[in-house]
Amino acid sequence: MEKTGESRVEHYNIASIWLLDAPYSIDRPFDYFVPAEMRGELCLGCFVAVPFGKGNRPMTGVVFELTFGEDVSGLKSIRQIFDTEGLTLNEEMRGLARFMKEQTFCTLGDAVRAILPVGVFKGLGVYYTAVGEPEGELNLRAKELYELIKKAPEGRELTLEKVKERFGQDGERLLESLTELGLIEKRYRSRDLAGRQYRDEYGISSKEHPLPKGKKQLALYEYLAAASLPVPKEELCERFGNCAAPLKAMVQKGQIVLTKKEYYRPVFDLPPSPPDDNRLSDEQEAARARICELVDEGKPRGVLLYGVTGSGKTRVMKAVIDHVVSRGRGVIVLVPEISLTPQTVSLFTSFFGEQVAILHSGLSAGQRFDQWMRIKEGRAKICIGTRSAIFAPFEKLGLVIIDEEQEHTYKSDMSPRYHARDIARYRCAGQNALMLLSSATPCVESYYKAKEGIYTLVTLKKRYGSAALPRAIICDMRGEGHRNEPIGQVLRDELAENLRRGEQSILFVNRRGYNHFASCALCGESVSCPHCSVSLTYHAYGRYKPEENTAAERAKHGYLTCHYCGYRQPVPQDCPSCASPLLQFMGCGTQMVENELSTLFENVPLLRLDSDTTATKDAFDEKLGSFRRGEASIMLGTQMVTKGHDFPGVTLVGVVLADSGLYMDDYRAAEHTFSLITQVVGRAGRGKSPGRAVIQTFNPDHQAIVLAAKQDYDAFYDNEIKLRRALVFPPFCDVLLLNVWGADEGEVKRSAGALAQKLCKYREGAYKDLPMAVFGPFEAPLYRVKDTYRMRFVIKCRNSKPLRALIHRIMAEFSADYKQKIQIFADMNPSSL
DNA sequence: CACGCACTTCCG
DNA sequence: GGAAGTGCGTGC
Repeated sequence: MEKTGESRVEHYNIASIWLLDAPYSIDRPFDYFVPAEMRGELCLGCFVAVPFGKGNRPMTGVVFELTFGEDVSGLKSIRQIFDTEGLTLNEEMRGLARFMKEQTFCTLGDAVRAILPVGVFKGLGVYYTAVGEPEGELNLRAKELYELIKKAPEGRELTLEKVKERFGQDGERLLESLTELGLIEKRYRSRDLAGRQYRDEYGISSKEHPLPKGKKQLALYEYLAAASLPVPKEELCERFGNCAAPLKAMVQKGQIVLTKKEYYRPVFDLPPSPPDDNRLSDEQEAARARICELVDEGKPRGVLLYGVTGSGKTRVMKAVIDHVVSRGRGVIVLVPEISLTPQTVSLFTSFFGEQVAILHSGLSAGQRFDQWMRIKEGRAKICIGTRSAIFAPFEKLGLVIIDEEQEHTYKSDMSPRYHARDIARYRCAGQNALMLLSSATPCVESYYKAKEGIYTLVTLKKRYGSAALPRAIICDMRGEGHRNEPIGQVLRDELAENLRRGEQSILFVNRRGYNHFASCALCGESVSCPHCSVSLTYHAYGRYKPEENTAAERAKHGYLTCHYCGYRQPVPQDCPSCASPLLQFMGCGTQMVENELSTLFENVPLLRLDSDTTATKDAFDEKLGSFRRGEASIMLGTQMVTKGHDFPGVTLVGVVLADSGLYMDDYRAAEHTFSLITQVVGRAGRGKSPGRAVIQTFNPDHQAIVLAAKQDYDAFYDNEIKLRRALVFPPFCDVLLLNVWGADEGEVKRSAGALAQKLCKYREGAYKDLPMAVFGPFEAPLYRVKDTYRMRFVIKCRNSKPLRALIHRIMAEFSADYKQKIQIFADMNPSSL
């Protein structure tokens, strides 16, 4: 239990407590009386069970303030303090939770759950235990429940949730009557906490002792005597077979000593990469020196490290990390996705070894807890991970690096809807740390801030070594005639050329499946999902190349599926809308490209990377490894192939269709397309041979595509920022999405209408002077998903305190009015519209 | 005039 | 989110 100075309050009897499961409408602190016997143990940031509401339902809360009050009448008492093995919210975390609630319109409980590692709260709750024997007869249901509670083994007692699950509505009533009869009792505690694990280790006793006599004992004893450090039990068992008995005997006689060593569930799965040459070029050294200088100033700062692909940003980062760690401060390194952590980790472990910790959502609750504790206790100095690693509990944080800072994965699209960059800013401000954003294609907002002097801009202009930028060819697909042939003449020739030379190629396809959709040639309708407002995607069972593009042919070899809800159905023979037999299959995905390639180049080894072929992380690593070893000539796949991976053998990169992102109704469509293509093109020619890139498009004159081909970020930025200024989009305003959703379509529409009126009312009244433009309510771009309907408002505004106050108020009132029938959420500057 | 049901209120 | 409180309509 944390007992630091800050959490000790000398004289108190009242605790101000936030409930973890409060709905938005009552998400505020409540005061509770602290019973005298708890006052030594209770501390700020610890978790408690409290009675709440008219029925005194037990709820979990977290202590935010301890005060003294003369009059405590009318206050309920805290029931119990949860033992969370020292996992409490320290002052920084409490501030951060408040900040997140204020900024992202989440409940405080949502924020707390994001800040602490998963699994901690899994077990916080109420359970029941049998304390008496029934004297009279119980009714059938009550008896059944009582027996269940009595039978439950220790540590797996019945929880309220489980009782409700089994006994439905009257579960609670039954519990109550059993409690009144004195047969059962309610208890509070944290069960199943993903806590510490320990491992047995043995060593020779330092006290004087006789030598063991038995043969096996002696062998073990000698082995232990030869080792300089205590030896784990597992190692002894591996060497000597089952040796529990002799070990126990020797411990009893005082010949050897058993110690419990804290054990971290292992995470590292790639070996450290071979140490490479850490020398920096003049340009890199200048960047390193500049950034280290800012670190040493010890003020909160933002730096944008902007460098073309292949300019060696990682080397600069490594040098800066070294500098920060040598000053005894912690470093967080964020990467855009889990699949990129192993290689980043192996890169850093070769340099920083045991000081590296990992945090991402792919870890088990136990692993996550261990890594978290290593950081908290100061054993790890560097934490690498995805978005959620921004909460790594360093007491002294010195540096946060956000690699590929423009990636949308840094913005959470579930509550709490935070952006890692904003959390980084908050933490850096509080700890006088440096935030280092790194990218070859920074997001327009960040580059703007750098140009305005809010961030310090550090630029790397040269590609490291002599590697030249790839030569990029834009292919106009409008001339290619056959729409259903995904690979045009130029790309085909270049691929053939690469195969002839024995060099590797990567193809980027932005959709999985075979055909994107099936539509009717007569009525134009496409076959859509019965639960969502999207068209179904055709997936083929195996490799096949259709002779004809007919429904009968397709039905034999595949099925239709929804990429949003997973619904599957066979291919219909006729159009579901007009019954004409003219269904056509359009749009190309990874499966189709794979088939096309295997037809074009027979017996050429291919690797396909998409979420269908690489469901597990192992499959992904395995495929990347195999490609790196040169076991395949062509790798094709979705976004997965575009990120970070450095393949020296790749000299050709193809973008099968560059346009698909361009028509989205989103002010960042061009920016995303530019960034994606630039990254893919940058994959080519990182080794000795020069690279080529082929970009197929129906929009060969689009600025995003032309400039990405030239890898000219600055020109793209200049264009884009002019547009944003003229049309008033970020960074010249903020965009707030206000969404309502629920299962009852009519009710969703009505509530959206009521919300519109409420917005109007407030804007004419209390919030008159707020600059904002409200658009909506509209049906959301995905109006129906998994049988829920969503309406939305898009609000252009300035993200200011009064604006947030308005939104908080609207959300609180809305959630009180509609309860769980209709949900509402607000998203400030969402990653996509 | 009692009871049922929708709607409101408030939770410390 | 949920329990208790309010008020009104209905039924005898």
